[in-house]
Amino acid sequence: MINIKFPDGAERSYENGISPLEIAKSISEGLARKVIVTSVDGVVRDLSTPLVTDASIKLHTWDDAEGKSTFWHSSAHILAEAVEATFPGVKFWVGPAIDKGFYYDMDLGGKSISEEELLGLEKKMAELARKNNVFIRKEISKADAIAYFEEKGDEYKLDLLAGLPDGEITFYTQGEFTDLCRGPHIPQTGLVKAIKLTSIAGAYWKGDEKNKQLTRIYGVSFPSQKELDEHIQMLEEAKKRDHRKLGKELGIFTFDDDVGPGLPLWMPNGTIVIEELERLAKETEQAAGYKRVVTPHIAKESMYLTSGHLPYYQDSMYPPMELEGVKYYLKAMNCPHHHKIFSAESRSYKDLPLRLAEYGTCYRYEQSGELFGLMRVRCLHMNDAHIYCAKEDFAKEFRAVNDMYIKYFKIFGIEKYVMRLSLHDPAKLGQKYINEPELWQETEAMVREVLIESNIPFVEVQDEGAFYGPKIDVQIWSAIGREFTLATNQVDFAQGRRFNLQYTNKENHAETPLIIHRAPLGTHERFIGFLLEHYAGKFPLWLAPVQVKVLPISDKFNDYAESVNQQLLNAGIRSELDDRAEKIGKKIRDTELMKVPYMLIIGEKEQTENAVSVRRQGKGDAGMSSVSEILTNLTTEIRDRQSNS
RNA sequence: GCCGUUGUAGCUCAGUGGUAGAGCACUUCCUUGGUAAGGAAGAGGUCGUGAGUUCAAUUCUCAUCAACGGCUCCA
Repeated sequence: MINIKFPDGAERSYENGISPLEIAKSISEGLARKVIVTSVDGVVRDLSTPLVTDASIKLHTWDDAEGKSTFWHSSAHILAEAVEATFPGVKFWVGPAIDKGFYYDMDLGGKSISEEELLGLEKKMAELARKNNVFIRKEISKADAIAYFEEKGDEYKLDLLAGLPDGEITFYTQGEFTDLCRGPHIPQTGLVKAIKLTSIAGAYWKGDEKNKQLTRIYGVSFPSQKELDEHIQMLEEAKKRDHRKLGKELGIFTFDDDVGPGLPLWMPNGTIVIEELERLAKETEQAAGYKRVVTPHIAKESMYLTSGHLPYYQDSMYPPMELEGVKYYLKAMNCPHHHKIFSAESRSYKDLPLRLAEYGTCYRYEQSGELFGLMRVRCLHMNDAHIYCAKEDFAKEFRAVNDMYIKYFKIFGIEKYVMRLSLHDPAKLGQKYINEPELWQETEAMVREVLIESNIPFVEVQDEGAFYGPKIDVQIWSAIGREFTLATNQVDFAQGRRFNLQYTNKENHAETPLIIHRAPLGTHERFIGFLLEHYAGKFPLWLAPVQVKVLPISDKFNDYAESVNQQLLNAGIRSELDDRAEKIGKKIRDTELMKVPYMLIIGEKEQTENAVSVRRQGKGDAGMSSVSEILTNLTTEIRDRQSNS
């Protein structure tokens, strides 16, 4: 007999060799039907794994992350089975579960799959799932595994095998399909009741653009049709929030073929959001002891050679223009210009920390396929600043920057993000990263310590640092689930020396400052793209392009409405009058669709009482209010940058 | 940049080997209506661009540009 411990602390004894599936059955038939996979002492295993020692187990259903990922991974195997049945001779690479489904990478020998064929595969998968084939696990020697795939002529699996130690190799077979796989899997294919193959794409083998491109099929699957329907519904909701759609509907930005890809034109409504964000940044930075500067959009090649950016960055800079034998580049970053301002005057320790801020315009020649609405563009306005400080002040300054982030995020109600400590990769010193192993370790430790001290949750990621130092990135997700860095806070121990930046310390010696690069509001482009999705287009009052719409019920009240509108304008409120000869219902509808926060409706009653009827966007009638009262309320809400309640 | 898909009016989209249509938006007129669409008339497109096939191309073929879904990359 063995003792099995459950997550709730309960313990039961079972016969030696019992499987977790049988345990599930012993608890209830319902559970046995729902259970997908199990954890044994924290390791995810097949339900058929015999248990031969005392263990803690957790039975995972669809509701657990482990359940979902196993379910999707098994779905990927079913996809492969369908593909192999449809396109004999196909070779497979890997087919993992991902966040929202699964994919399988394959080499179809140059054949491309059409939409109809994708639908055909989906049908075939459903058919295979209905067969309810069991996933059979088999341990196999490396030699036998190699022989199997040599026979099949599958160089991809052979490549995979080359990296695996003998004795840990397993095959999984369901129906006619056998795959090299570590597992675990669902017990049988019949659990998969609903399948949607979502898209088909190219993907480089091993993620390296120098390698051959494989065909990747994405899909998602569910234990019931109802859940698939809900999933599709959710995707449609997400599309409504897409900043590209909202940006067009709300007149925020546009693109034009003659201007160029990745070069957004900010329309009047978008420009208001930009200006409000800049106002917030100016106020915040002024209070935090920053000084504002303005720098040109271009500079000579020599500066980027000095900074060291050119070799790392040239591919993503617009090509240089040459004048009288001198090359000029459009700036892709503001740092070197700011460094030149630092070195324009002799600096003493008394001048430090020196914090130079600029909403800097940068141009980056991103690859055409990388462009994505406002989130990835070629012309960007960065909420940039560089802090030059002595090493002993570093922690304090770095922490102050983090505090500024938190302050901003609170204003915008940003909660769904991940702080990522981005480190270097020692293997890439001298290539992707400045070759200063000790400085890397030292600064990485400093940053980590600041994060821990400030109690900020974060994840550490290798090989994501800037070339001149480690950084903290704030990661967010777009409506359609793509990940972006919203803001960044970087340490730079390299450029100070490259630019020969110096200050005189207390002992009258020259010293090189550490530099902090920071952009808590990222760029206008990405930040506003993010905010559009975050608010679903419903900006809080202080950010809303049009804050108030004055809606007279008929022409008879136009004069009074005009005077109300003028009083709002005089108070600095962005108000507009809708004096069209339309019915009030129509005016309200149009204003609701434009997501204007406040509507002031004016008819006979309001005119007589020198009042307005207030309607909040999305919330309906909020009753009458005197003009002076609504003026005070609006002004306060704007001044305090209140969020939507 | 690579793989795949798409490209018709300001927007959302029908449609066809014989030089184009709807709804919304726009203009004018009628309507003066109390919390999400009042009515009528009108204007608006060389069907992304260039070449080819054809008696004839918006429709078929190729190239190119752009957007979209991914890969790579990134604020």
